[in-house]
Amino acid sequence: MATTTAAQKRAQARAEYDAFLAQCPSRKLLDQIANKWVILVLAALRSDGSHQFGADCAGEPRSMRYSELSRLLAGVSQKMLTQTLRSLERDGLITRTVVPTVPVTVTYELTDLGLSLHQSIRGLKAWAEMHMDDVLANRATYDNHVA
Amino acid sequence: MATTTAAQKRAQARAEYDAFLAQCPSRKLLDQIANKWVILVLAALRSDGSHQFGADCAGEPRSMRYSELSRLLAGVSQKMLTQTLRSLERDGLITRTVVPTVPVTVTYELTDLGLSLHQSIRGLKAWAEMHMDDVLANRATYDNHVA
DNA sequence: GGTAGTAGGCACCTAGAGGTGCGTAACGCA
DNA sequence: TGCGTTACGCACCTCTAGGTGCCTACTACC
Repeated sequence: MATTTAAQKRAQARAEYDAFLAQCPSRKLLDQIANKWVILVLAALRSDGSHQFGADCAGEPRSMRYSELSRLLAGVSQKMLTQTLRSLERDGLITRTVVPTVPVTVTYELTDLGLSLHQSIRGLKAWAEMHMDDVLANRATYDNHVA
Repeated sequence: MATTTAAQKRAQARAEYDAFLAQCPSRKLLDQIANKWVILVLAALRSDGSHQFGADCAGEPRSMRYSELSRLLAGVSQKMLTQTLRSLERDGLITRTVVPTVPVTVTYELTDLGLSLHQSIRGLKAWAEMHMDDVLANRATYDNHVA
């Protein structure tokens, strides 16, 4: 049939939209920071070593060793830490430095780019700390109303 | 043995850290906006109907119908659109209004809370548009160097 | 000699996000 | 009479992010 059905047109539009999304810079960034550990690593590298995710404001950028990060982000598996660090290094957000001591020592450090990203993310963090209580309250009343 | 091994201590720390993460407001927010369609819906409800994800700056908040959203976000499945809208409604970020016309009409609209969140997110978007080229360049040279 | 640390690589496995497809009930349109 | 629309619900299926466990060499401590 020469007449394109509505369904066909929709499929077409969907394909185009997916392609658009795939090369959208905002989407790419989002995919990256949505990874469970990227933000934690960023925050850790910027922190003073405190365990609090929320306490990353005071310290200045700091270089950290692999094992140090592993202890600080106590929940991370070795695999995921390595993977996350590699990914961040690839994107130029952190630098990796190998020091050939007796047991090799590797330190990671935020680049300026990584630092600026972290600044932007802190905007979101601020929103979360200000409004998340409201959100949770809404969620509770909604659930109550339904149940 | 009464002596807790290092491995046990690590497991303990991991459990605590996971518990901490689970109730961290920033993390909760992140989990929400990491969902593939939430930000798109937010942007759509704020936009003037343009197809460009990046062109959501001009318009003012606007109410939209289910089918309208479905067409605008051409890639979304009906299931995911419904799910996303429910989730946003639950969190008080959008409102759902049912108009009992002949085929029921449902409109969605941003709340002030949703609007403020979108503002914060636009900070990230700005970063992406400014720096994503650098990131991609870094990525390319990194891949080149390795391969 | 047994246990711990340093910085990972490799392979397997699971849980959950997200996609596909089908059905609804009432109506319009050709 | 048969397809299209409106706004979903439900069941099944896939794909992959992330977790777990086991391996490396070399060293240091007890």
